[in-house]
Amino acid sequence: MPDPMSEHRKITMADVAQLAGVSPMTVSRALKPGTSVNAATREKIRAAADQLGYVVDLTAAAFSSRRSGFVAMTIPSINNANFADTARGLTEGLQESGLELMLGYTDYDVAEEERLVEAFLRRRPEAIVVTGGAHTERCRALLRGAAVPVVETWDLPRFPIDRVVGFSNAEAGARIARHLFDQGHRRIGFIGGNGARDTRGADRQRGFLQALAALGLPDDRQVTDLDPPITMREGARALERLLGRWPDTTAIMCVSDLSAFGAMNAALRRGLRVPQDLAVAGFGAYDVAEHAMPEITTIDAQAHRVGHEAARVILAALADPAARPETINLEISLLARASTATDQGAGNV
Amino acid sequence: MPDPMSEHRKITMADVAQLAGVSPMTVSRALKPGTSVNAATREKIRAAADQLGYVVDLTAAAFSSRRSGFVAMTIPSINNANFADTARGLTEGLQESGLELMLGYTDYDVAEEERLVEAFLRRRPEAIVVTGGAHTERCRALLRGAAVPVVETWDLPRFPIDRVVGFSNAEAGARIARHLFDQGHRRIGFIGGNGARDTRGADRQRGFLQALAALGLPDDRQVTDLDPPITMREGARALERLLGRWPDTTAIMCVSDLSAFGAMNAALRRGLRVPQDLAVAGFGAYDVAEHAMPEITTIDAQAHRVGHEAARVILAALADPAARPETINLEISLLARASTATDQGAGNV
DNA sequence: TATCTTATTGTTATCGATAACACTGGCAAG
DNA sequence: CTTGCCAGTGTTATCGATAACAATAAGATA
Repeated sequence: MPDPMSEHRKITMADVAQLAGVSPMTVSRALKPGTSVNAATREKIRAAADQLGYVVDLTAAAFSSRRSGFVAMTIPSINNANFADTARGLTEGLQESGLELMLGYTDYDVAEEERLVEAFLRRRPEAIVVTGGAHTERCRALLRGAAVPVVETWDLPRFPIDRVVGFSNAEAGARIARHLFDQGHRRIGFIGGNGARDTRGADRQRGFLQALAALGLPDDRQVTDLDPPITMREGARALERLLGRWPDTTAIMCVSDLSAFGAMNAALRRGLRVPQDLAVAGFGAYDVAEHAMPEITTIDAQAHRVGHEAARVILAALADPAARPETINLEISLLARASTATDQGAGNV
Repeated sequence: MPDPMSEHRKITMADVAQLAGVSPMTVSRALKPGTSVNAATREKIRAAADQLGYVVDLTAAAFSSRRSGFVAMTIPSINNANFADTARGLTEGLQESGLELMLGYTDYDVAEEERLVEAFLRRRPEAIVVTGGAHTERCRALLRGAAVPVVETWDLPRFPIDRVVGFSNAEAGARIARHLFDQGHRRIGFIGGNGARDTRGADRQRGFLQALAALGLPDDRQVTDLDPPITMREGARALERLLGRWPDTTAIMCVSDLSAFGAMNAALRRGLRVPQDLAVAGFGAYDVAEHAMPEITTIDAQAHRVGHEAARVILAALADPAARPETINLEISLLARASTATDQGAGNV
């Protein structure tokens, strides 16, 4: 046994217990909220812990209690306001319970997602949140076998793994298509990404094009071979290609507000007026869409609320593991703005 | 001992060992790269693990080996492209070493940072990365006492805790001030946030105003009582206030590109021309600055490289804990663009 | 051939906290 | 006065993997 007075030995609960004159078990209880310990004893233990600079070793606690105390979440891109909002909502929703959030990003790559999910599972999270409903077969198996609540978000998978908190991306696309139609447009294009990587974007595209077809409009005006994430730059380039091929296009939807912003500014630089010569719509209700000039029409998918609901679903699942898995279908809303307005007021030139 | 064939018992290394006909220790080695195990044995063990659906329990491994295998990082805001880039750079830099990144955000609040750092330390990270050099006293003590490498980033603290990877925010501000001066501006304003919360922004402001004073210009045109994070909306509102108070201002710097974008569009909506009536500069080299119309002059602080260097510094520190702590001072660069150009070409209206 | 390496595998003793259960004394109810 | 309950605390066993060391076999070297 090492010398208890040795300077280079890690401080453990036993040290605190000895100093406070109680058993290690009492220290364990005293440092955890919601346990029955005499107030005076608890204070004495707190003081002893502070004096020694003791910090609980959750590594040992997690091992011993078989509760890791965290929830894992994978998102496609760390640099995306929508997913960031969802992560924030999830963190907030978990706050009360003491669960922490561990975040990882997949770069819109299901293989990377599989790698990440496996790495997470090794750490025994108490629940796991993934983005979307498209995964590798092995990833699905891993999630199924994990024996913890799984929440798929931002989507409504046809065959959910477990819990779902999402909305219909297809409906989002369709909503924009009908809006552009209502504004009088008949030659409408779409800018988006490689559907194999961003299946949610592909769903919006599908919904959009099906709605166009249902309205009797051509649905072939697409530039959708870009690699996610579709940034402003991709949006700008795609617009050039789209107008090069179909110069008489009068309106476009972009897979997200970021690409919509890039496309809109590319159009403006070409000397086109928005919305008079070209109407532009996006998705996601990003800040940039609200502050752009003109303001960009978009769909609000309540990213923050997705996170909040996911937290609620997780806590419910942990409270009653036998409960039937919930599927939460959130409402989306169209934010019609100047970039697709027909009767232009003054102010935007 | 529970029935080894029981369905509801967790699968452990011992189960895999038994199935493969080896000792648990050999299983442990076989599932870890870079260990000496016979190729055939390793394959046999892999197969056994797959058959049982076994996933290593890092919770136990971390406890046993006293190596948690992850690096903790706190950033002020999850929804910020700059910090996201740094996090990405760090992840990439750590990839080879097998270390994972655990991310938390402080919401620009040192008290929250303290809480977060303490929560991280409980999990025994192998290194910890924080943003900036301003912390609560207790937070500094916690970091000092953690006995792991600490990297402060995005700043050059006067009294570093340990390692540093940053740049001079004051120099960034000064660089913009001199640029605006060179473009002929003499009545120059600043839009920023509450310095107590965003000390890096405050440093940029300080450098900016000191440079103005050094150039013999007035340095009182400021709107800096906003609460971080300073979004596009705050930028727009601040511009109204700034122009309300000092209507003859001809140029402004904003604490970040996001607020610069908001301010610029607010100016455009007022009917001002940018840059002819008002020049606008930001900070951070965000996408939106590059794609805005006109493009916004900014400072590139190499956010991604900050993360990369931090990873390098951490790996060096772990390889040789006795080494003298490094301080990496990264170069920043001015990206002069249309929003502050004096002789306007065609194209931007 | 004898000795020395080296690669591979096994054995034993932990790591630090907590679950589960046992125990104590004080107080309320009968 | 006795019983039962409960808050508060202690005791014991254990979670699953790995470090450290030991042992073995196969091949290399003198």
